[in-house]
Amino acid sequence: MPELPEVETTRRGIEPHIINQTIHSVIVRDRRLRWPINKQFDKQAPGSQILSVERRSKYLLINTNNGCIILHLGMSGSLRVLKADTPAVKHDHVDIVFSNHKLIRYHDPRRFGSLFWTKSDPLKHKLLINLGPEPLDQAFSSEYLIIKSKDRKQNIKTFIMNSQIVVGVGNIYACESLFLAGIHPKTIAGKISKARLSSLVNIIKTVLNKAIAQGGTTLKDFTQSDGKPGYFAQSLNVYGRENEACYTCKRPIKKITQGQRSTFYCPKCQH
DNA sequence: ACATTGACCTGGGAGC
DNA sequence: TGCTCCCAGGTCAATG
Repeated sequence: MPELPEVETTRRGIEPHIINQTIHSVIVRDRRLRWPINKQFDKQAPGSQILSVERRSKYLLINTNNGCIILHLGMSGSLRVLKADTPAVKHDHVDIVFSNHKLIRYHDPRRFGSLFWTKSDPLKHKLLINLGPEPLDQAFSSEYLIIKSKDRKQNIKTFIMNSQIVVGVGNIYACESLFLAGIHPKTIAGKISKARLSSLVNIIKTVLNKAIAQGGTTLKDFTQSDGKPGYFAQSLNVYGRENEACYTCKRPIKKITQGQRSTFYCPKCQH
C-alpha cells in the first residue's frame, strides 16, 4: 500500500508525537513478518528515548539513544498513533508504548512488512546498504539517470521501479510519472534520449513532492497516522483508470503487465 | 552484470 | 449465500 509519499506522510505524522518520549514497553503479538522481528527489539527497546524519526527509501528509521528501529510497511502495513488503552484488533502485530500513555501500533494484514532493532548504523544494514539515491535528493539528477540507463535493455517502467537505480518510485508513481513525461512504459531504458530522461527525473521529483503535500494516495485503506485519508488519488491521470478516457486526449487508458505488475498508460499521449 | 520469475500473505471484489 | 478465481500500493532470492 505505501509508496514513498505514504511513508513520508507516516513519518511526519508520528514524529511529533514520540520525539523525546521514552519507550515504556513493546508488545509483539506476531513476529512473523517478512522476516521475523528480532528478540533484541523486545529486550532492548524499552527504556530507550526517541531522538528522531527518519526515512530512507520506504524504510522508517526510529532512532533512539540506545539503538534504531528499522521498519518497512510492505504492501499493506500502517502505523497509527493511539491512546495506550486502545484495544487491539486483528493484524495489529506490534505496539510501541510510550511513557506519555500513547502508543504507535503497527498493523499489517499481509505481513510483507518488516521490523528490526539494531545497535549498528541502520544505513549499513544489509537491506539498506545497496539502495540507490533518494528521488528527492540532488544525487538523483539527469546526469545520474543518463549514466545508469546506458545500455540497459529493461523497459523504463521496470527500470525506474528498481530500488538500486532510485528508491521510492512504486507502481502508482511510476505510471503517473511516465504519463506526465509522455514516455511509453515499454520503451527500452537505454534508448531514451538524454532530454527525455532529464524531463523524467524532474517529473518524478514533482509528482512525489505533490503527493507528499497531499498526504499520499488513499486507494483502499491507506490512512495517515491520525486515521485521515491522503488526497493524491484525486490527482491520478492513469493509475487504476483502465478503459476510462484520458484527461488529455479522451482515448481509453490501457492496462498491461510488466514485471508481473499492472501498468496503466495512454497509448496516444505516451510514446 | 543484468534481466526475469517465483515467492511471501491476507482480504476484497467479480462472477457463477 | 457461498464458492472460486483474480487482483492488490513491495522487494528479495533464485535462476538463466
